[in-house]
Amino acid sequence: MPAIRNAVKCSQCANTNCLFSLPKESHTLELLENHKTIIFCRKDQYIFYEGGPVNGIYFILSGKVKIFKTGIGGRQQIVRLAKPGDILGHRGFGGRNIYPIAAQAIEDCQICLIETGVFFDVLRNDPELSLKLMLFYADELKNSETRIRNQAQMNIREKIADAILSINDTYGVDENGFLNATLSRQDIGDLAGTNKEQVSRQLSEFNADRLIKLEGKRICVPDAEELRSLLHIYEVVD
Amino acid sequence: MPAIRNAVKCSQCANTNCLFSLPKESHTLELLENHKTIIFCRKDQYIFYEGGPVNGIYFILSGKVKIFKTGIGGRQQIVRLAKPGDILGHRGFGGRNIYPIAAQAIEDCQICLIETGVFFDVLRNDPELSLKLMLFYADELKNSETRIRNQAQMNIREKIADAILSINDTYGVDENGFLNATLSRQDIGDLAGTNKEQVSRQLSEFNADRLIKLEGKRICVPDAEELRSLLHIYEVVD
DNA sequence: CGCCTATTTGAACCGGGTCAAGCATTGTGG
DNA sequence: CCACAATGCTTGACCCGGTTCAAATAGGCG
Repeated sequence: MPAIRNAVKCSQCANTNCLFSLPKESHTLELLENHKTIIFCRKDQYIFYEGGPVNGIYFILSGKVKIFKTGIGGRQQIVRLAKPGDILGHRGFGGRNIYPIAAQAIEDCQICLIETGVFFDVLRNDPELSLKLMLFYADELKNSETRIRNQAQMNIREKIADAILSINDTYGVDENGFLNATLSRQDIGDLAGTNKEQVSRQLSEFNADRLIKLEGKRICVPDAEELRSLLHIYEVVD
Repeated sequence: MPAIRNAVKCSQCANTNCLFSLPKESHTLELLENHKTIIFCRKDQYIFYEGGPVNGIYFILSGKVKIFKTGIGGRQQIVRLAKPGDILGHRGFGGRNIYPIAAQAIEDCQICLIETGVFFDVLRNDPELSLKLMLFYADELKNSETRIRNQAQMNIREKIADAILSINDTYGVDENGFLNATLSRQDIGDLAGTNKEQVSRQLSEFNADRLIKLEGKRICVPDAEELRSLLHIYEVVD
């Protein structure tokens, strides 16, 4: 992977949702800018591997990424979809220094890497940033635990509606209402916790029910809230 | 719930696995001791409710607690089992100040409560503690995401083996090898993501296969690693 | 001892996974 | 520019695992 140092300054970055979207005069920002590396990734390239050593923490500068665990028979479980500004690899810091998941580009990406040592130095010197990160973790944990329940209790129709809504909520839609990401039926299945055949079937049903519109492999969601109403029985507390 | 202030000093607490198990001369410790409240909970009492307001963060001084989300038809999904020293309520800090889950005593408990404001002050003034907490979150997140995959991919036999192992790993066994916690078949089902009938059936099978021994509702796990070998196909990276 | 609740076991039904065939789309090379 | 191969998507049919309903049994507690 070609890598360059300090190509885009954090202070000039457009990703305002990034953890490091900080006041310009911040000391932390200076430290980061001098130590980050930018990596270019082609579609389908891995950013890190499940079981691989932890280098540091990654931030998406541009592009889209899927994060997944591998299970039985190589079956993938997509754990999260990530967009510009999102953090990757923050799960690696626990006990052993090994990523428990893999991250793979679903389109060409630019990724910022901050090495572990630098990152921890930054946190040690900036308590507010630590707290901000902690709140982020709390939120991730909440979402993750909701998904445990959803996997355990939802039926296929609900799981697939939920998956489509995840894509919608993460990447949004283009001017014609089509989801801003091209995921294969297999990918959607890996996200929903089922297989590609069920995804096809349910999408056809949703199409017939006018909940979505299909055009080739592209999916249009005219009214996300109507689709979400399929899930109203899971009173959402989050 | 009867509550008293400062009954057991953190510096004298036996729970060495607690986040606040700190060097005696620590300033943080002093702050905590002056501000914590101890709550007594009877078996089956709630410590906090899903959807209820966040008061602060809780630590188990003694007793056992289940943490769960409620789903369709009041069905519960147990998200974690907690033992003395464990943290409760740390998921509440994200966006809205509402607990996304409930915590209920599964036996009589003593719980330490530290109010939100105090807790954040402590963290702001003790960067190392913040980092320690962050690592804890990373670990929780990792475990949680593993369970998403497990719920999506494991069959019932595996899910129930996994649930029994969770109980074993959290609470251990007594001198005769029986699990140190009395959970109903329903509870085990809520943990595994299935129903009480399947739990009964699978436990009977495990019993016949000599993987466990049943004596009334009590479960003996003579060799946890043998039971765990049922799950070897999920190559464990964590 | 007797009631009440939890557990076990059986049987029937159904959702969803799997296999397989047909169709559409994309890309490649002649 | 078309033919063909390769890949991904759709749909149907079948079968199995797991849920549900129901009845019998065991265990716990007054």
